[in-house]
Amino acid sequence: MKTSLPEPERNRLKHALKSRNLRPTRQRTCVYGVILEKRDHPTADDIHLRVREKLPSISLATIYNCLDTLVECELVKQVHLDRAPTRFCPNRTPHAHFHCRDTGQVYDVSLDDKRLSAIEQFLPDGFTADTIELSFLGRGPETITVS
Amino acid sequence: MKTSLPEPERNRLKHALKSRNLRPTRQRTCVYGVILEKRDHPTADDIHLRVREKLPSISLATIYNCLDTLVECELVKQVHLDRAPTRFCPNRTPHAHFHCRDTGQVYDVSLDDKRLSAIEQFLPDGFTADTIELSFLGRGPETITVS
DNA sequence: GAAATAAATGGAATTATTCTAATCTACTCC
DNA sequence: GGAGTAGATTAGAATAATTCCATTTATTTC
Ligand SMILES: [Mn+2]
Ligand SMILES: [Mn+2]
Ligand SMILES: [Zn+2]
Ligand SMILES: [Zn+2]
Repeated sequence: MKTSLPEPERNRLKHALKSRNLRPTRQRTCVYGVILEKRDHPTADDIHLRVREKLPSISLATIYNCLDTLVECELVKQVHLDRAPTRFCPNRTPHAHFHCRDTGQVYDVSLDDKRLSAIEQFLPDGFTADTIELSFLGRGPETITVS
Repeated sequence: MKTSLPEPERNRLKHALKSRNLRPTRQRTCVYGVILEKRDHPTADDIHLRVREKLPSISLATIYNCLDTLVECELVKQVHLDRAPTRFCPNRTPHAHFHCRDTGQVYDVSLDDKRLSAIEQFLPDGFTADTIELSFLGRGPETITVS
């Protein structure tokens, strides 16, 4: 059983935290490791269950604290879909989300610069956005339709 | 003190409900009236406070029930921003939302067919979306920056 | 290596939403 | 036109999601 967080990501975490005077605690490292391990857009509660296998006494409040720190460090993004609990995503490239009605799965949809700037054009004069959230709700290709 | 819901909207509500075998109750009519009256993307709680002035004993659960019915009838849309409570919007034309970091205000950003279909192009083959949510977080024009 | 300071943690509290049992309504049948 | 009944509506109670803040732990300063 090795240190679950690979070296490059461990360094990225360390530097991002250091630049903000924050510490790479066991809790933060483990939460980040779990998010990178299975990129299925888990909720805080999902992450709690997974982290508990390594740190059995960690609380859900600490999971939220760690996640908020990772978001602050721009290592993790929040995904807000419907009235469901917030999900978390380690994909740092600009992207949208597709939520499948049938399976509940959440997919990343990549947004290159051309797409991003097309969206920015939608804003009226005087408005500037630093964050764009785009999400789709529908049906994915894996869905088997029974007649 | 007149009937707060104008005739065309009252009819739209009545027909949308009837086609689903639902009734235009006092609670539903009043919730819809309140949402149309001040289009500031209120939360369920905001709406509760406003409706209580007309129906003092209505519960927050009923507000949620009414809102869910109105969403079902496609008279109202839900808006999901950050980890904040869901907001509700009676603008039935396709549109995105802009959320101002400074004032907290939420603005509608119109999406014509050209913009909508541009966004739909982002989806990989095999994916079909029936709902698209697009939101911006940033600063609006009314913000006064103090040096 | 204490004291002072800053950061991190997690139990308790709050808030947002949903559940479900009780109530109400409109229709059917006498 | 009054039961009876199925379905719809309501709202109090329960649950689930998130945040607060007192305590603990780590780092820095002297
Ligand atoms: Mn939300
Ligand atoms: Mn919530
Ligand atoms: Zn993602
Ligand atoms: Zn709107």
